[in-house]
Amino acid sequence: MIDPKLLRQSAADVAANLARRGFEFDADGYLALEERRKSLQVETERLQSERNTSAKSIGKAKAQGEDIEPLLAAVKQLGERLEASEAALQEVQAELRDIELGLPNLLADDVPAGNTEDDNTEVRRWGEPTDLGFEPLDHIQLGEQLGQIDFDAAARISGARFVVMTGPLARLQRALIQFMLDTHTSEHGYAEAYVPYLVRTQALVGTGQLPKFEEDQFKTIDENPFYLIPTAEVPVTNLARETIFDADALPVRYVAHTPCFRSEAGSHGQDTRGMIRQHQFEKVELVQFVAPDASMAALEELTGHAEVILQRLELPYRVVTLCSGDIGFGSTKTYDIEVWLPGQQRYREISSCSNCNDFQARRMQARRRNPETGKPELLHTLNGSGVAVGRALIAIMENYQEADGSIRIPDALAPYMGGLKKISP
RNA sequence: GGAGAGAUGGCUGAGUGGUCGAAAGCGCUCCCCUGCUAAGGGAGUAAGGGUUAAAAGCCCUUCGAGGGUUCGAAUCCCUCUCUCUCCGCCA
Repeated sequence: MIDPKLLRQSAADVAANLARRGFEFDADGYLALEERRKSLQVETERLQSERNTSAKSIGKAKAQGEDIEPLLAAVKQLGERLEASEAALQEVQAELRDIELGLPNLLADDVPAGNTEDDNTEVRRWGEPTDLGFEPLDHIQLGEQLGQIDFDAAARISGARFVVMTGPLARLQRALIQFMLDTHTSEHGYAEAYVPYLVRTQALVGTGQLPKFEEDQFKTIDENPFYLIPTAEVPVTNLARETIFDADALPVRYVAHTPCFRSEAGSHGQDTRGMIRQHQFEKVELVQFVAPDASMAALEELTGHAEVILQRLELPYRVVTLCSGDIGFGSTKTYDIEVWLPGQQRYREISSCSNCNDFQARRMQARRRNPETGKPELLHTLNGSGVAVGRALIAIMENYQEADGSIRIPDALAPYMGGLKKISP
């Protein structure tokens, strides 16, 4: 959520910033509504004050044994006026809140202009696109040749966009998870977190998936429904919900492995084959809570933490800054890490690292105590994949394939594979 | 699933219709005192919001959440959520 005070005072500036995303913010409409809120709130609070004063004097009079009948008569119609005023105020406030919850985050100044992913700007590359010396297969062919990926079986159980893996390949996914968690906890200062995979509405509102992206979520049928988490970002970031961190407690860093569930509404026809885009996939997620002035530096750091994983796995990648039209709803600045996939002969997203500054923190009242003022203030939240496990698995399969269709195990994963050097049919 | 108890500020915990945003203790901050340490004395110490250019001040809201009764609710009623105890079941 954008600071309502800023919306009031600089609605036009906000509109201009959001326009860079291609988002249209009706500043005049908002300000008109805001004017109504102001007069209604002032009036409502005046009436409340009046009620409180008279209630107190009635109490006092009664205690002294005086006749309270005339006092009661005097406040008789106050209740009705107050009730009407409160109801009107509530309605306007709900309307304002709906608008505010629907506004994406303000963009950082250095976010490049653009409309699609083609306009993202490359920041750096690591490694060279793998030259295998033969015609590479993609992970689908490789997996089926190995007999360790079975999309048909998955379809019989659950339909499209699911996968079944067996044998060493299934173990390789587990090895990746372990490797990533170990690296981030032992080298990058993250605490491992185990969190719920089913969450309440408020948690998703906190991180920004709701109310706007309801159709992307899986949800239980219940009058008080659970949502399946689309990313560990949701439960982990909500660890800061309604808390005030001591000044010296930050930064707080969490890493969590969870499955992620996405309905993929609106992505029909995209990546339908293979396990690039699934309803269920594994991800290791990095989350940080930092002081407001520290978040941009933390974004660089966190992105670097994700990069280390790819470097250790010796997977070629590049880092791009997402342009104004491609960046996510809650982010003020995002780096994507794209890994080279020989089967597709191109870079594909394997991690997305975002600085959400106070956007999520405001939605969930995540604060820290300012050491100078002693007062609570919103902290900043960041998240990034460290990294997407399924896609890392694909990247290893395709980059480490041999001419005979077997797959070498990267050295970094050797300790997790029980001595296995290569996966063969 | 059944029965019962409970949810109050950073923590413990009092408060069962009126001057209670809330006793007391702990913790924390500042000051005084004491040669160090320990002890002692005093003051302060919730959050959110509105008004304001901003601050001060003033006002509103909040005692798990939502609704209700009342001139007035932490306190009474209803619903929900969560926690604890016992029984049952269970990985």
